[in-house]
Amino acid sequence: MGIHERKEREKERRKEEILDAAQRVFFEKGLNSATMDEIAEAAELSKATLYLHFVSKEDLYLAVAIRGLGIAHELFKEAIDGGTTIVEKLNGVKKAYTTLFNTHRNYFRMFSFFQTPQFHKQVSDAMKDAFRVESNKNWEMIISFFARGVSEKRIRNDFDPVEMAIVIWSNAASLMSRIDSEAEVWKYRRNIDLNKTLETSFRLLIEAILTPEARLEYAELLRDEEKHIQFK
Amino acid sequence: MGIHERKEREKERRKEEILDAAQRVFFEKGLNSATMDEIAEAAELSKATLYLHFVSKEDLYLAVAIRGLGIAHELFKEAIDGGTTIVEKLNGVKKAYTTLFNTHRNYFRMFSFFQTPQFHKQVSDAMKDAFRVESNKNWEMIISFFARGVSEKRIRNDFDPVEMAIVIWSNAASLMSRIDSEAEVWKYRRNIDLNKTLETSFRLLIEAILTPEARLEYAELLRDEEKHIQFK
Amino acid sequence: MGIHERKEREKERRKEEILDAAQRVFFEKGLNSATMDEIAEAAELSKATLYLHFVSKEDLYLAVAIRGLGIAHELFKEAIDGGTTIVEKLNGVKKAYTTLFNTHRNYFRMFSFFQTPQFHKQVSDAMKDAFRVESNKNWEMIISFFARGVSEKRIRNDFDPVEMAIVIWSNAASLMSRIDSEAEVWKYRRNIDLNKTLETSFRLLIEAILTPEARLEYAELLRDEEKHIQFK
Amino acid sequence: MGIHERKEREKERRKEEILDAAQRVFFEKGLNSATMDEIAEAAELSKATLYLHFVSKEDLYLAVAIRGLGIAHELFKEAIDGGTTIVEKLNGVKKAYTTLFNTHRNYFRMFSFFQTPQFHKQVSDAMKDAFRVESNKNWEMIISFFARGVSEKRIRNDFDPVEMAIVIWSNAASLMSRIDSEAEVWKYRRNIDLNKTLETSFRLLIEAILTPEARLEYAELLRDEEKHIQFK
DNA sequence: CATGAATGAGGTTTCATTCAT
DNA sequence: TATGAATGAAACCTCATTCAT
Repeated sequence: MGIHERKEREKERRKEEILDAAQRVFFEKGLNSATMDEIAEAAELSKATLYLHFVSKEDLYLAVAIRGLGIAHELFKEAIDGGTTIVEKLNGVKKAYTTLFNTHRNYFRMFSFFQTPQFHKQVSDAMKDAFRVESNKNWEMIISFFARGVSEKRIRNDFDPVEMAIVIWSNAASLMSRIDSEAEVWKYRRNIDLNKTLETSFRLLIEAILTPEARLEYAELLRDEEKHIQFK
Repeated sequence: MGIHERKEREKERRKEEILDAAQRVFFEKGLNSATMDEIAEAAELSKATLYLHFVSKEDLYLAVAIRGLGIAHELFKEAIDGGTTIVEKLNGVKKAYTTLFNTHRNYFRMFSFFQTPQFHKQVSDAMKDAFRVESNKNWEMIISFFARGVSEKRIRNDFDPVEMAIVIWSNAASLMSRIDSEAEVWKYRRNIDLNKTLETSFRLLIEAILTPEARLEYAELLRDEEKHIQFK
Repeated sequence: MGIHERKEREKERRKEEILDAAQRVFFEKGLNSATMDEIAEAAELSKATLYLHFVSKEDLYLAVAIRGLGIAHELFKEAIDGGTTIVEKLNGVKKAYTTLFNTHRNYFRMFSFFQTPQFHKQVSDAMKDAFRVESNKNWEMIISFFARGVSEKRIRNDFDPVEMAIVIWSNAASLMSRIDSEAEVWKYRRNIDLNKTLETSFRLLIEAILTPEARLEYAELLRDEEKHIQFK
Repeated sequence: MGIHERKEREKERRKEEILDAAQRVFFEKGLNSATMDEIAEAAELSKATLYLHFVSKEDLYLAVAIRGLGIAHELFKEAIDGGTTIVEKLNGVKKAYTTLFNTHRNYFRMFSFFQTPQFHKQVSDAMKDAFRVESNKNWEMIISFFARGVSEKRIRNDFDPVEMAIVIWSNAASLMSRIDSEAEVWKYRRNIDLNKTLETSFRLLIEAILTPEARLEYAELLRDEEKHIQFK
């Protein structure tokens, strides 16, 4: 049996190597401009071998994106596990998302690609499902956290927690995407700092979903944070 | 003497015909999968003729997208000109955007495509600029409307009107994009109606930026609207 | 009748204008790289008008080349009419050819193009004939000059004067063509000055076809020429 | 172990097959009119495969031309190795060139194509260099043979052997080129047999560069040749 | 006579994917 | 499993030439 397992492990390692290479290429060139030739070269393998492990270029792309979902998962988990109160945790999740955007920008970009309708036509169902499963894990975690927040009376109970999560999420994603592609234009043309806008909108929305007591907590937390920044 | 003008008109019409065809193809296939051959066939013209009127495939794509911006412009203009009060106008703009999404879904998709980073890597600066210029006209209109709302004390003056516009806008765009690609999943898996979520978030955000008096107005307007719906 | 003639003249002028433009473009780009669009633009006419006057691009090319034949004709005529003795005239012809090569290089290049077999497939018979007729005029002049040289006992009579002309001619043309494209290589790699080689071969061949008396004359003429150069 | 070598051989053979096909097409149509489609079809391969082995159409053309240089090389080598005396060898070289012209006409045409200025404008430097290197091998052989002739006192020492080689060569090339395209015209119009003219000019020039003793040898050799012809 | 517009017939090159070994 | 070689199907674009006016 050990033989079988070793083979399995080796196969897995080979897949990871390919993903490493693909990631480098996709991050640099994007899906369309990247070529299988480049990826094969980066992986120091033949192009045909790539197809032994992945069904298509798009599949490979999605597999890389799934890695990003895993990173997001860790970040969120740390945030939720890390904070002591719901409000702290919530603030942590906000920061986790910002971190994802700032330090894993390439993954962030990949996620948005999943939403373009053209993309879906060229991806195997298996890989699409895999992506959805991973993506769902993240949503699951966020949503159950929101639900907990409601049951602990920190988050308003007159809205569906799922909807609140979606709204906060979508708002952030949308602004981040705009920051990614238009930050300079807005700064230059209208002197708007989109990063500040993002922070503001985060605050507004978070405040909007908290219960009155939690809102006070949140205000205090922000004050503390500001102090920390001043002391630095 | 009218000969020159007639020729001019015909040329314009020919351009429109090409755009119609290109639009059909782009809507179905997206920029990358669409081919000039297909467009030519759809336009019942030779490929060479396409190149006579448009410098490149990207140019053609841009021209189609700009059409969409024009449509958006009209919708917004009607909304702003149509309403009598600021609140009515604001509600009109909201509806205009929803209309854009619902009845010009393909244009809406094009716009979001312009925000994906992949796009930017493959498109000439000229094209990007042209799009930005048109896009800017729409923003200009929205932003100056918000500014007017502030000066008429219907919209809060403790936030930058530009930022308020961006936030409302981005939130809506993001949710719409999610509706476009994931509505069924959310309905099926968590019984969430994203369209309702969109409406809710619109309401929340609009209320958040209105002055107290305007908020009352807005509540009344919504009540009236509901009645109308009931009578239908 | 005057009307007809004026029209004829105007037509001729228009043709010349086109030829001027075509010449500029062909000289710069060569037959293949030149486009009818460029020529039309250079002529400030529409492409279609070009076709009103010339059957094809190749025809146009040939028409320009024929101009070059005319220039050659004049140069040769001047040389033959100019010299007082056969030997002087012969030397003049040699110089005329060198002048053609050095100061009308572009025409010279065109002539060699006429010899490539691919070229002929795309040219109208009319234009080919026109080229041959003009070309023939030049040969005629050279050949009858050689014949006169024979009858005046300055050129050997044990060879066919036509053959002598062809050999001298071909030798020169071939070396010039080599100078045009390989002069630097020969200079750099083997320290050969092809221009000097051309002069030498001219002298050898001219001496070879002259009668003994004429050869003496020729030697003297060369001595005189050298003096002139020294005095400069 | 031989697996690598066999693959190498097969790759080489495939290249040769492509060259065979390309040669057929180029010979018939010339560089410009030939298309990669035709060549692919002639080779019974896909166009893409052509590009797997050759970087561009020009590259392929070059490779064919270089084959011709190889053939020329062999012919010259045989001639030089074959003869016992310098004079015999020289006569052999002359015949070798004539053979090249008569039995490998298409290669001959390619070579002259390389001298047209239009060619040089459209070809990569790499290609030009490769051709020059091969071409140079042939010149090297001829030139060192001439040098040996000088040192053995069969060829005059008052001229540069390189120049003598160039002149004989160019003269022949030029006349051959004329034969190729104008033989009928000269025969028909002036009853000139250019092939005879070629022979004559060869004889004149060869005699001109030989030392007096060698010239006697050469005369004898020609007499012997004539006898042989008579006996046939 | 002149032309703007149209086009057919290619041009070369690219690349994801598939085989045969 | 791994791969070198092959390829089909497009990709975008060009240009000499022809019409309709």
